[in-house]
Amino acid sequence: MANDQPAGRRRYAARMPLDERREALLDAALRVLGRDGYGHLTISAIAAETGVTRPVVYDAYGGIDPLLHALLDRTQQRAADAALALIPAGGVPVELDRWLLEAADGLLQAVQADPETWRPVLGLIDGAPPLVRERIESTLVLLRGFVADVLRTNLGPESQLDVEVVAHSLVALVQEFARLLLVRPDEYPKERLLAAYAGMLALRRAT
Amino acid sequence: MANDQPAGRRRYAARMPLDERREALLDAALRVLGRDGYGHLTISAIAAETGVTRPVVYDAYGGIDPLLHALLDRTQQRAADAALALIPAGGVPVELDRWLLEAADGLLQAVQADPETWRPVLGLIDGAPPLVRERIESTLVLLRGFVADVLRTNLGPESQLDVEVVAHSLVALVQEFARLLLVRPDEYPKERLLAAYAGMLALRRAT
DNA sequence: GTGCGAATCTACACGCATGTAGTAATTGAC
DNA sequence: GTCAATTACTACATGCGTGTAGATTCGCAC
Repeated sequence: MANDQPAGRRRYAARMPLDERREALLDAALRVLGRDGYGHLTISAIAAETGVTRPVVYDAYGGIDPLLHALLDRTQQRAADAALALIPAGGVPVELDRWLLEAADGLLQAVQADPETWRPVLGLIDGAPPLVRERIESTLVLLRGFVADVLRTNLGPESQLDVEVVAHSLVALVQEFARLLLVRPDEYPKERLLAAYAGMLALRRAT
Repeated sequence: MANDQPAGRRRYAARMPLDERREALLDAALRVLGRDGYGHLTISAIAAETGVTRPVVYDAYGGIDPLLHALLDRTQQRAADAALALIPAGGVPVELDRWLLEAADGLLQAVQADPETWRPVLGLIDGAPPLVRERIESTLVLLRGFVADVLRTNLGPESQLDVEVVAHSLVALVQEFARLLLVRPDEYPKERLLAAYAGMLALRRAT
């Protein structure tokens, strides 16, 4: 209170070239998102979080939609990069059980390393609008496609397994693990999840 | 247009006792939800969908929050009833593989029979606010608990399986199947999903 | 058929977020 | 130091949803 100029003009925020300002706005938007969900992700809230007035946001992005689009681009890029890094190069054979474990491990590590990027992707942010859902789904489609490829090239041609459904299942499973890891890390640490996962895979041979 | 009284008073909607009106409002809300998502689930939209004016909604429920609460009560009850009907009575032993298949089959049938109830539960409606998320989660907690019980009483005491994580996994898996069934029924009919599921279970013995 | 209570409607005041037009301050170049 | 371009701010108009107070109509009981 003591710092306010009683009825004067607002103090100007530090100036930035447009590109930097855009990045700063996206960072602020991500913070708002994590704190309050999509329902409160408004131009006003982003401007306030950035420490700037609304016209700045309009000048930088033109509206909430282009801004969200840009935020999704950035997030999707980061998440997809991390996920696709775990997929072996096309056609290279791997030992399937071993790869399933390593890929899950790698993804859980990525999630732990950058939770703020992954929480939106895993559907842990309230109020996701259609645009967001579509983005996430498109990334998952890509991911499932790669998983299916790995399965096909490593299953032996006599396998009767429905590769597409199995790919859906594996991705859904790892997503659930990632959610558990982020939401209840004390009860479900990575090691526990991976051990259980290995146990389930091992059933294929035991019993 | 031809039916409008040029500048007259609005035609009164058919009157209803309070209880009926409440049910009608919930039905309308569910339709709005399925069509437009939570982001458009407003008092105005519900009133319009019902064919009455907003004060009627306020008289019946007092606001959007109590109304949503009531809608969730109804939906949760229906979904939980259907799901818990598939759980064998406590302590009764079952043949595990057989039960896993039958329970999945039963749940997918329930989903197909009443998709409008299940779409919100499966997270297929855009813009779900925290209240909704919490409700769904509490139902899932209950369900996972029962699944874990079944696993425990039928796994043989020498099993090293992490029952809680496996319960999480199974529920997540069936949820994914249900989503596929609702979103892309042509590509993923119930029979295909169940066959793939059986195939995955069968891996436990084959290979 | 006539009341009278219940159910519905109209009308107003408000809050909050959106966009935009015009103004003012900052900052780098000269 | 001065100027001009860039960046940020103020101020206004608007749309849409929320609540609520008070008037109006419906329809059952008698």
